[in-house]
Amino acid sequence: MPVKRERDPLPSDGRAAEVYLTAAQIILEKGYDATSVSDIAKALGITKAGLYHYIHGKNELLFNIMEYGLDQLEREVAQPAKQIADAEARLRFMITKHARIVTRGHGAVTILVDETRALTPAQNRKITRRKRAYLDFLRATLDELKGDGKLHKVDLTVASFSLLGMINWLSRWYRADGPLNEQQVADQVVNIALHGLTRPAPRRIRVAL
Amino acid sequence: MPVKRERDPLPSDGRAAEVYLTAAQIILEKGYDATSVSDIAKALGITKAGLYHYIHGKNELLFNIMEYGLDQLEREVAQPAKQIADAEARLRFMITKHARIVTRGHGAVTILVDETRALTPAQNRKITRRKRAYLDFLRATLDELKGDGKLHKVDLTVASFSLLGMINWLSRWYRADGPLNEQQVADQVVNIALHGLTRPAPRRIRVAL
DNA sequence: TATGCTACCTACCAAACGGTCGGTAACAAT
DNA sequence: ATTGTTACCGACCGTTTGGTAGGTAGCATA
Repeated sequence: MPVKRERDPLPSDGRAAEVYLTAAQIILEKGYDATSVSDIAKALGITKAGLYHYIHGKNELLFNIMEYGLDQLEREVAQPAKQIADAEARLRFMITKHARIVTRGHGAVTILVDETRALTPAQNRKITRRKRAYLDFLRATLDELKGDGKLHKVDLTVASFSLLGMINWLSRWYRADGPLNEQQVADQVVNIALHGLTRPAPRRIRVAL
Repeated sequence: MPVKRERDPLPSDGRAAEVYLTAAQIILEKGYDATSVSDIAKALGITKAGLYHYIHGKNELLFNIMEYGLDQLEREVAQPAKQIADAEARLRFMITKHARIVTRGHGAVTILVDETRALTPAQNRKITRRKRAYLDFLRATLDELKGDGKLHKVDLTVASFSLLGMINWLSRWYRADGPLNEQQVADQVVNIALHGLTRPAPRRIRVAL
């Protein structure tokens, strides 16, 4: 008797993994609604009925890809970040790592932010809850910085979402064959996020003699 | 004999305007692919065939809405900005104004950034060209600031897109019934963009006596 | 009264969609 | 030799889709 599982984790190898990876790539390119189940099947060289051997519905396929994206975010960004004691260093790490996942372009994380509307309400709740947890962690780091007096007077909500906006937007424009590599772009984003675009006017130091 | 026109500008009043406005709102909520022509017709209280009296196809409807979004951006942001001589003031104006159009949430500008995949190649080229012109103008302003020595050492491409990312992302999270009004959010974004999140460590001024 | 235009409607169509059914070839274990 | 499982396939189904053909009621102009 099979154990009832919360959800099927995406298999990391074998044919099933190939199915999910291919699906993620096509959905990333064409969008969820514009991608038919047959499109995915065709890309795999099988028929639609054959594909249904691996998936339990188009919706669940999307949901699983999104869960995988969140897994990735937690595994590669949030969890390692929790080991970093210094808040500023932690923030730098998170931005860099998150940005690189986006520019790496394997799809799951981008689909995660782009296609929320296609989920059922129940699926949406789960995904939203996990996304909020990630956001809260980011915000907590900013709050810690604030406590250290290292932050400008900024609203934490606006700050958190602005960070995510910069990072997530990378998927819309960054191309790996452009002039900057992933690390360079990530570094630039860190700089802009932390120090902004303009530099303060040089302080005029007047010393009364 | 009717004059052959480049494109039909969106009418600003009358029933036709109502049609386009309603369509934009629904597409904004549900996404282009998930919105059927009947959905739009239903919202207008007419049948699909009746709606086709006003539009010439689902694609052209989307295209027209996007053109309207670009018109809006040029009319309310780019053109007034060109009257501002000081580059820093111009940048502030552009960010503020653009952000407020997004938070105002009437749809066209957001659809513009969200649904590019649904266009035909020919439509896509036109829209992309106009978007690039806007981007180039933004970048030119940054370049001017750079010449004045008012900019950190940042890559202009990354900087421009990071700005757009922060601004466009607003549509994903900003709610008018939240704690901050549109102007406050716009100001916050300006601050983060120009000065960043962290403030420089206080300079220790040592004066040799 | 006739003509023409606007603003729709009912009824329909071919295509595409997500999904299912009953099969089958290949291989492994008993 | 039988049984079970995996990995598919061809054919089909009901529904929805974007889009069209042809009509009509109401109003304006001549």
